[in-house]
Amino acid sequence: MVSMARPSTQSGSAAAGGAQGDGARVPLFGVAAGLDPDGVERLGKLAAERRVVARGALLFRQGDPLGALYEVHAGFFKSCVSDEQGRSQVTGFHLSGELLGLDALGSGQHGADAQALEDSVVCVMPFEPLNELLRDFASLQHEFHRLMSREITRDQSMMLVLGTLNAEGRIAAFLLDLTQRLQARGFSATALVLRMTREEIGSYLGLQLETVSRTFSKLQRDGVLEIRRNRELELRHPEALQRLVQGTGR
Amino acid sequence: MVSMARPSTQSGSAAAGGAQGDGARVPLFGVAAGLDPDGVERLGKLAAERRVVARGALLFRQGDPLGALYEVHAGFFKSCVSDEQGRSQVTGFHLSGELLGLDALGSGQHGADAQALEDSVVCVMPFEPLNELLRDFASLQHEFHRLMSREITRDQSMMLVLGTLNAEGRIAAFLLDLTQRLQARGFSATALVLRMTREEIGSYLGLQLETVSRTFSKLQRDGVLEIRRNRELELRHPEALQRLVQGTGR
DNA sequence: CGCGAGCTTGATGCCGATCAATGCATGTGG
DNA sequence: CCACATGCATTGATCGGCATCAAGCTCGCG
Repeated sequence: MVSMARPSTQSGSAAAGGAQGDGARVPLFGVAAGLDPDGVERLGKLAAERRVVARGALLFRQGDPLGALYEVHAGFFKSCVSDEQGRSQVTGFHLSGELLGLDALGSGQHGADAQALEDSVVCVMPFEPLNELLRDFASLQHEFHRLMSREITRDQSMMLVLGTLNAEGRIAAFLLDLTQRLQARGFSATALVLRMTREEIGSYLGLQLETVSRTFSKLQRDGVLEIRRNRELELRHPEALQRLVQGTGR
Repeated sequence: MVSMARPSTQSGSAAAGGAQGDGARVPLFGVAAGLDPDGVERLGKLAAERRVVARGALLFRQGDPLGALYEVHAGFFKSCVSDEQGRSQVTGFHLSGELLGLDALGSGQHGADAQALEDSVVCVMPFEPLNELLRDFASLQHEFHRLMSREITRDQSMMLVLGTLNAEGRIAAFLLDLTQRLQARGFSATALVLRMTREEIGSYLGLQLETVSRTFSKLQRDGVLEIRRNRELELRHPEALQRLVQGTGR
């Protein structure tokens, strides 16, 4: 039997209990594409460990040695890089089902902090056994490469956003990206709850928090957006947002 | 014996002849880390094909199906994504020794145009045989993952540049990045020849070409930089550039 | 219920986009 | 070898969007 119906908010359940015993739910990579029974079992074993991360706590820190990759099992994370004098920037938001830690493969240490923005659970995949598994199963290797590659294209489209769009366009692109990813996980395409502050959004988009706030207000005035209690958004006209992304030449 | 001494300009030789017969020079991934003789041979065979790309010509186009990965063997490339209405942005510059095409692994098609900015030669690595080789040799697999991961961290630090630095800081970061990469390949750390226009630099950095030009002029006035014949740069005070990257809070 | 973090809104100034000329190199044909 | 054409770069003037500074305001939480 498949798990319970999706809750109508995207927070999901933060409880870890039970999931582990469910042999059919292999969390790795979303799909365990065409694996033989032995492979499925090894994959299940590899990804068996869960870790609970409380709101505000760090899953790993910039500079930590790479020990494992993580899949967000429930909850919400941000990644954040900081330089020596304490300035820092949010480099990404990660919702449930997504992978964390890929950036560490190169140097062997994590390039960013990963902080939980709500109480979360991750699935821990120790690095070395994972590597062996990839070598033994071509389909997994493919899937893994696909995931890394997607991370690259995602970052590049973010560079494009930062390089070419004005404030409105950036906010629009941000909202569309977030809702698309939520929709891919079975949530509403038009309603969402922001788990991050205006400041974190601004940091991510290269804007000041005041500009984020003003832009939200303007979109609401224009009837494109509805905001309730600061964090609950409803997209009234996603096409209008799309037009902002397309149409703004900076 | 190691190959000839490096030429003093970073253009290198664009001639393909001869390299192929040289069994000791395995171009893949820079290093062929700890491979047994059989592996070295297969690697050499895989990467045997060369392709010449004339200045201005495209190695591949956005949307082309992924057939191979490429290593820049000599020359200089830019990657460039464009949307439907013809707006486009430069997403990267690639100099000799670097890999091209990693972004295509995810979707199976290239996400950007790759255009030669000078007459160039690439080494072609057909995708499927490469995959098999990665599976058979753990050290190659590691190296490959390291390369993809580095691409991710590179893009993320670019996001940081675009998100937090003003024009001067962006130009400084751009110049330092370029010279570092050139230095890693044996060229001078302080002298370089730009192979791209001000407009392409601007596109890459999210600036207008006029701003790029003004910033170059200012850096020259400040004695940080010397410019000869538009494209030949000399960094007089790299530390000053470093300070611009560190010190500019936007 | 009251405190404080986070959000909104206003006023002001600066950086960089934009528009517009002019200058300088490279290459081409006479 | 010079004259011109053409693309690229520089420099100036102006203007607007967003950062910055500065109050209030709201909501969630203890």
